[in-house]
Amino acid sequence: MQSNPGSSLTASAKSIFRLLAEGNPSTRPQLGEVLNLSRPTMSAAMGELEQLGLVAKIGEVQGLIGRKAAIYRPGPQAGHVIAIDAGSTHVRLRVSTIDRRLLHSRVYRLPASQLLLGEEISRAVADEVSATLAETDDGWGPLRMIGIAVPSRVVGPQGDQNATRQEEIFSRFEPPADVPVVLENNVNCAAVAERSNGAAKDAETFAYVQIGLKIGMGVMLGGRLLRGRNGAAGEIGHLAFPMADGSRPIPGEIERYMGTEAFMQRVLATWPDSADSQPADAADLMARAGEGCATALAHVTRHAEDIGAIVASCVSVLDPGLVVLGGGLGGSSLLLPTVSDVANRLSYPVEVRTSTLGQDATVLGIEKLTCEQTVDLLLGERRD
Amino acid sequence: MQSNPGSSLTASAKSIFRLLAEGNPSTRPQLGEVLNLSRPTMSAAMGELEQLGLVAKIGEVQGLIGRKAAIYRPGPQAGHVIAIDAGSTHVRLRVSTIDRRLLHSRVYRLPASQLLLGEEISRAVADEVSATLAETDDGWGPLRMIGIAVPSRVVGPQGDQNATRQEEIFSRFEPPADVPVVLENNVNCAAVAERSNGAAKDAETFAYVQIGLKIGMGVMLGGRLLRGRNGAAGEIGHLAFPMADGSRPIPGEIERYMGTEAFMQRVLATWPDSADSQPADAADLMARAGEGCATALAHVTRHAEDIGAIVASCVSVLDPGLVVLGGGLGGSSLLLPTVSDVANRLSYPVEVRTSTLGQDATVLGIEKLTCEQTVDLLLGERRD
DNA sequence: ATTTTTTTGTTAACTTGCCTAACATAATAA
DNA sequence: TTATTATGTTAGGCAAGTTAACAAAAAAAT
Repeated sequence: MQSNPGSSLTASAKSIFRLLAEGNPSTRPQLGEVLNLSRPTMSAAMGELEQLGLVAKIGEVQGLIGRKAAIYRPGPQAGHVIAIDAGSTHVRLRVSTIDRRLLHSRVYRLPASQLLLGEEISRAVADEVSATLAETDDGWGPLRMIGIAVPSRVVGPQGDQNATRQEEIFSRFEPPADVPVVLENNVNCAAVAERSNGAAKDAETFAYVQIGLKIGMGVMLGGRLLRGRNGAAGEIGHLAFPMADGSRPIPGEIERYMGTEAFMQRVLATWPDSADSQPADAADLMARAGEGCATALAHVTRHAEDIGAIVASCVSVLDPGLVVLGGGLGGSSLLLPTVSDVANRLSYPVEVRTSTLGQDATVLGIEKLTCEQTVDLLLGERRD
Repeated sequence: MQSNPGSSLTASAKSIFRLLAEGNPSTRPQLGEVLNLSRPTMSAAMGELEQLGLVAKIGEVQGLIGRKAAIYRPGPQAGHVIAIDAGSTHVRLRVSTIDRRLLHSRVYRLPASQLLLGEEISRAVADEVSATLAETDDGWGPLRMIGIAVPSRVVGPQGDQNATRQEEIFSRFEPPADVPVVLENNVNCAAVAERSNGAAKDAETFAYVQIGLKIGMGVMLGGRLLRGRNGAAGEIGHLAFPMADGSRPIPGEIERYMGTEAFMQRVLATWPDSADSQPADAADLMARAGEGCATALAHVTRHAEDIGAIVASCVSVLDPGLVVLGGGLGGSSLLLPTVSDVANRLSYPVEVRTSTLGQDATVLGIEKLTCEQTVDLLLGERRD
């Protein structure tokens, strides 16, 4: 099977397929209206697409009056993709059609939390993919692509290959022959998901800032991810810090300082003996702050100020207009007002929102990216 | 005169015009080769363009053998533009064709240095434009556009209009009726010039960091300026600073701290009595450092470390792969090694270069942008 | 129940914008 | 003077869209 059956389609057929791949089944008149195509052109284009099995008629709809209109969506030959969030604690996998109808999903909890991308994660991915392939249904059509979200920088051919662990994903996992694999950084994936399913649905341009064990940022500009020469765009764990008159920055120090571990150390170091027992972890601290514990709230607010300062630095460089906060700590709505106030006071007008997605954010993001890549591949219009 | 005489051209004619507008007169075979157009198509397209006066034959060239080839460049109806750098000390003006042949230029030194964009600058612009219009030659063709580089944020219709002074440019200057005016921030213009005439000639993506009285950055991503929602992208004068455990950032503090004035205050505060007399200004300090004065060099190096830290923060967000240093202080090659070392140590691989352009950078940049806009307008393909 | 109106889809004929093939033109090389 | 080669034009064809007219299928009006 050639991997781009639609590479010889007319431009109008390609644009129709692209629109249907976005996920909304549509009638011919709707498609023609949106794409400014005449009815004869629609006729010819749908003929091409149906011939190849790239679209299929799934029903008819009756308007107030007049003839019924046929409804289409991507057909069986459009195939399916496997999207995998190869995370440090779980491997999440989704199988879906290119218009993002879920066909199958599975979650595997790693026996031990992995600090770095390595063989443990690779083996888990291999196992989950095997299990998925065993359950593949003929009705899904061909497997077009596998997308994997990894907790490391992902660099293209022109970047600095040395300091990334991206190839570790293949140490125990060998993808099926002839199935292209795309890798993407997990924070970038979460940003994509915020745009397609979450808090940034209406935004073409925004930054997604993740605060948890580590810190990171995904940058979306005009609907496209900013990756950078070395896949390091948004690696705000390397913002210069400390940065003040008389001090010199230390590489990666802000990631350590802002990370959950160092934050909780600071909290515990000044936790009053007289008050309640010390909080067990960051989640406990957030819970107590939410319940009105003044000491906890003060610490959370102080942390929110620091996050606000980081957001301000990002806004000063990018001016995205919108920042979405996510991650273990960042996702809490307790932080939002302070982060917003500090960021707006220090830099330029920016709306700050809290992520609305749960732990599926990353896998949804890589799914979206993989579907987009697959459409490009099918149409012979590779763009990255 | 309608403002887009080429809006009904064929796609091939438009692409030919775009290529000629880049500045290199070319023969038909050259154009056809680059654009993959057949000779009959070239014939038809050149016919369209010559009819409208958008291109003109300027000669013929003889190869080793065979018939002569005709050479073309944009014609009289392509017209000309006025580009103005409305700076704080000088107003620089260039009149050029859209393929950037210089037709006229003038420089006006303001009676007093202006800290902010205001009536003084506006009046100077008005005067210089008047003088230019008086000298306009018929052979220049129609005036298509006026571009002005201003020392303020420039926001589009959807941004925050309040905190910018961009409209001040029109307080005393009324542009001729029917001539569109484009505004652009002066640092962004310098970045554009680095790409078209300077140190970033080979780069699609880079950041231009200006260090002088103030600090600022222009960001070029994939050949396009990053402007941001409020025109504040690259406003690194609002990076969070000071930023350290136990301190809280102050808005705009890093611009004050890094600016020439505060820098020289720090230098003078610790200048040893025993040594040479105190340096008169920043230029004097740089000169002494260049001549081997250890005290001066130590101060310059310390400042370079601070610049390196700022560059590192920008690299952490953008990962541009290339940073060009410019501005009163940044333009010195003394800074380069330290800035590069610090930035690479703190963040990700980045090449650092020093600007190769002098004081004309900004006016060259706005000229380039204005020519691009004019081509878009002429072809009816407005894109910003 | 039949006719009218409205929407959807197809067929026919035309237009645009490119192409290739063949020919005409203008130069150097033999 | 003839051969060769690069440039430019003419003739004819094709792909991908268009508009205009017609056919089909539904509800609405008579």
